Amino acid sequence: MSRPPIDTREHLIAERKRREKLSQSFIALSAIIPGLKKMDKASILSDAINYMKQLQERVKKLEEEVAIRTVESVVIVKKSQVLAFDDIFSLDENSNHFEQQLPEIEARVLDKHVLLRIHYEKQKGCMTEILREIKKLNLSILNSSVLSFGSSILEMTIVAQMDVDFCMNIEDLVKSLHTSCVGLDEATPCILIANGNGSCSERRIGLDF
Amino acid sequence: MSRPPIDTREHLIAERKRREKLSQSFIALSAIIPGLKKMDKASILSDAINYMKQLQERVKKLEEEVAIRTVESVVIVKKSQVLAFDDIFSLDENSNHFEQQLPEIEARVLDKHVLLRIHYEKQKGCMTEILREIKKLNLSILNSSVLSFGSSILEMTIVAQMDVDFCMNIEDLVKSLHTSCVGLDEATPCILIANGNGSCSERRIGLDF
DNA sequence: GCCTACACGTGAGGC
DNA sequence: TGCCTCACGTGTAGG
Repeated sequence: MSRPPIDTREHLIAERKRREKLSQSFIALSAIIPGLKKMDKASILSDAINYMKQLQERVKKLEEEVAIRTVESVVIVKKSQVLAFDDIFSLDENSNHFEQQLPEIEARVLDKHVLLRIHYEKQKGCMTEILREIKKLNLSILNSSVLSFGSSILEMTIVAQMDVDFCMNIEDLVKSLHTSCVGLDEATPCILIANGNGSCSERRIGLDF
Repeated sequence: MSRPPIDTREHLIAERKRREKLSQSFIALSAIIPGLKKMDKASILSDAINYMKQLQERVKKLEEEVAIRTVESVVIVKKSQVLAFDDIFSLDENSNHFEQQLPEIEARVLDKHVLLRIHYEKQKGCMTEILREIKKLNLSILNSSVLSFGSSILEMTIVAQMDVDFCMNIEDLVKSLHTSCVGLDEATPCILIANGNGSCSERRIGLDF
């Protein structure tokens, strides 16, 4: 009480600065809160609290989500990497559960065209068989290619046109081709996979997936 | 000026309450900020601002992460069965959400060889870009084919050999190629699928998958 | 002693 | 007008 006047004035100024700083902070805080209506200090604070809690929960959930998906995706990757080893195995030994896995056949349709992709083990007469089957199905081959992959696998790609009397659905098409490739083996299960491009596609999946 | 004394007193009390409320809010806010050292109002506010910004960025990053992984992960089999219907649909109508979904890239590894299959929309310079990218990745092309499917789609198949200094994993390989194809678009997620034949394979999935 | 941060009561302005 | 919010200057307690 009863301070020297000089002291009082400096105090006054200091307090002014402090208040100014606080006000600025309030403004800054309000600026990063979305959907803030009332700008009074009480609202800013309580909204900040609510929003911050929301953010915290969201982060928590997202982190869990990511953790889950990370595991999922790692699992997928791992499995195939594990398979890589398995692979070496089946190559080192005379591949036993190998033929079982192939062929892999994929078919897509676009207007009157069919794109066939056949991933199969090299085998005498297999290609002839496939081509004969395609012809039998009323498909005219427009273009084709066969690439060798590794020592025993062929990747065959065919673009064909459906003739007017072609009336098969994709699934049956794939099945037919499959039996042509497999020959004596029992029909191997296929699943339809998404191409995402408006066409359909069928893919055989190994059981150890 | 010169208010009735009753009014003044009520004002006084109201102001007290208001201050009390604000103080409580400050405390509540400070309570949910982790690692808060100084408890003065200025610090609470500025730390709240910083922390909130951090949270916002974290949420953003996590959301992106989740978005990617969502598409990346799983659900292959189930959804594809649903797609069988969807599929018929897109055959009846002229498939519209079409270009968005491409390219689709698949890579398989067998020993030192890579089988690449790129299903993409015809686009000027795209092929050059892909080949350049492949070369850049230390892959030597052994064999390749490009088939036209429909009016605007190309099916490119490449068998390449990994050079000695090739050290990329499949995922990154696919991603690299993808960005080459997509160009300006953001990277589109891929997933690794099981081939069951000892190789690994990565497949892009459409968003409506 | 100085510095910092706060709460207080009060006057003013907005709806 | 009443009610609410704010900024102000001041007193003061703790470091």
